[in-house]
Amino acid sequence: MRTHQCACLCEADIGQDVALAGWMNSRRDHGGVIFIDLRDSSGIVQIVINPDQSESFSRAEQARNEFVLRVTGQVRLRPDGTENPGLSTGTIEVVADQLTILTRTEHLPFQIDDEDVNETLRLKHRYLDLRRTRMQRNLRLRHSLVRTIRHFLEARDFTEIETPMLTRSTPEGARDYLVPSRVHTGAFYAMPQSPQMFKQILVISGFERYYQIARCFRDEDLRADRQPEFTQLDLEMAFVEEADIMQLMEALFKLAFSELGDIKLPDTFPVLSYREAMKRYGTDRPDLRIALELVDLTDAMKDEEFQVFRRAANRKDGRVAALRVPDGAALTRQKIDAYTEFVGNYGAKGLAYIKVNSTAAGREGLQSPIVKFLSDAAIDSIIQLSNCQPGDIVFFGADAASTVNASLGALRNQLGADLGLVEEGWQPVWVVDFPLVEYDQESNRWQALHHPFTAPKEDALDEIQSDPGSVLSRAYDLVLNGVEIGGGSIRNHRLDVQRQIFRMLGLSEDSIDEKFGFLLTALSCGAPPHGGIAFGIDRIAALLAGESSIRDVIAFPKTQRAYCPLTDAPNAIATEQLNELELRVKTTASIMNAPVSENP
RNA sequence: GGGGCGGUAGUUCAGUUGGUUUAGAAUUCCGGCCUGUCAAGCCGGGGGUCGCGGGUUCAAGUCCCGUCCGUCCCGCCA
Repeated sequence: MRTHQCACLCEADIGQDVALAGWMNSRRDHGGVIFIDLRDSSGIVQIVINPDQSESFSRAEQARNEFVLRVTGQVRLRPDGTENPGLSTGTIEVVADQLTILTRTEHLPFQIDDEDVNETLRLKHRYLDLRRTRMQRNLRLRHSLVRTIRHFLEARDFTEIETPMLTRSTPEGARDYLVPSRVHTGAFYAMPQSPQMFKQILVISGFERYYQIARCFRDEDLRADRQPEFTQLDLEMAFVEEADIMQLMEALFKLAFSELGDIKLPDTFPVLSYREAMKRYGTDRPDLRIALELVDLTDAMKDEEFQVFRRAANRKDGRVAALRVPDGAALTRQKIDAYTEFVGNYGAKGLAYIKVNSTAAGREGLQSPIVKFLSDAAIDSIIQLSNCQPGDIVFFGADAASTVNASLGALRNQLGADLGLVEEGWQPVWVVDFPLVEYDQESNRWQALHHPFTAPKEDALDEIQSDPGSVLSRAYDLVLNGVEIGGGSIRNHRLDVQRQIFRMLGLSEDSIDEKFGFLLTALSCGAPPHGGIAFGIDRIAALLAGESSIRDVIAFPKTQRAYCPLTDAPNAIATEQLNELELRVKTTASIMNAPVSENP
């Protein structure tokens, strides 16, 4: 079929007879001579067809973009002055002596060199979309990432082991994707949200170093960085502590980013406690490229007369905080209003601000609707603690700490983007010392922050029953440029501790044994101390590719309604299939909620 | 479940306070010319359920209501 790939030809091949095959990227028909850019997976080379090859010439006249062609001819140097420096093969061309059309195209739904095509259309005709340079590059980059990871772990004696895709539904965590069992009528498998329990059992089984590039499934609403099925690097190790895993993963990321993006990550990644991250950035996944930080004013505002601040400062779960933006006084009223609306998305009831004209003149130097409500002492505190300078603006949040953190944390990111305060580069950070559990008002019980197998700090065992909220866990998250790319923990290898935690989470003895009995029994048979971590391959690939959505590093992703425009999944199924499973679809659900498979 | 933005030739878009022609442009497509282009160029032609359904109006791509789809975000995601 072919002797060479298009872009593998170079000046050393001049004079050679070659055979090429590929897609017609573009055609320039001068009447007397036709140029064709022929594309294969290696790239593009220019074909020249002269009228003396009359049959091939007339076929070339018919050819259209994305026709599949085979060309034989000779490689030659391009005539002086006709080189194309924009092409890697721009100094040569192939003079065709025969051109055949292997496949014609019907009307193309879109041009593949069109950068801005409706995404649903791209997904519906993904075979065309994936031909584009950008998508070819993204998927090859993703492949290289996985290859690098495998190499790295193989060299360190990890064993890749597959775990079941049909497993059991667990009560904690995300909504499961369910698969009905035919053999066990009325019972369901669940698709794994992660291989968590299996990997612990593998380590208990004596595979001291396990890993897997694992597909995971969560039936929750989608985001730019969340798909219903996604890929994790999942790993687990016996006889380790936090530092062992963190150091190994730092080595892996330093290698991968240097190999794949020529990016040098810091020798040692900084570490932040959860508490400090929330205090300074309002989030447990701070983007350290943005120099802005929250300043806590809760203590300073406890006795303040200004109700909004005083009430928030004195409530048990309250917080008053400030976000100073250097040179932000130039923000217009209109923009401030837009930011007020923005923080409203996160539950903030308003967005107080002070524009700083001078710091020496006390209240006279400040310009703000709230200054008149503030005492001199409060104004001094604000100036001192925020360290504001003339020309700055200081934003305030005063509410439940969770609201203040969410709104000012999001505002910090938004201002960073809007004002160009995001530094170039790559800033990883470990976040550690998470609370083991948090209280869920809705279900009226404690819930694991990571998952219920996470070990508590060793010195906190006594508080698990007495004061669960104060217990810290042995969990760690890795955050890169504000993206949570992975997380893990040291696990409970002691049966009694694990039982105690289940109990604290409100599970009855019966329910513990029914749902987690197999794991507890395994723990009772000689479980080594162990821990692990999991990384979002899609998110890491998107970061490396410079894409803002993981859909652009997934070959066949779903839309925000979890729909696949290519295959029209999910779809209604035949009554016979339902009968075989002894299932019946509620009439209100059947047709009404089936996805509409019409063109966008 | 909630909020923002969007949906007009195959594609990407424009379309003003509701009314100038038959809803435009570029590109794709079709035909013609053209021997050094590389987004080739020049001439001509075809191509529209203005997402869908109601409503207001003498008149709706434009205003109102509903709905569907896409996207970003909140909730949700142990």
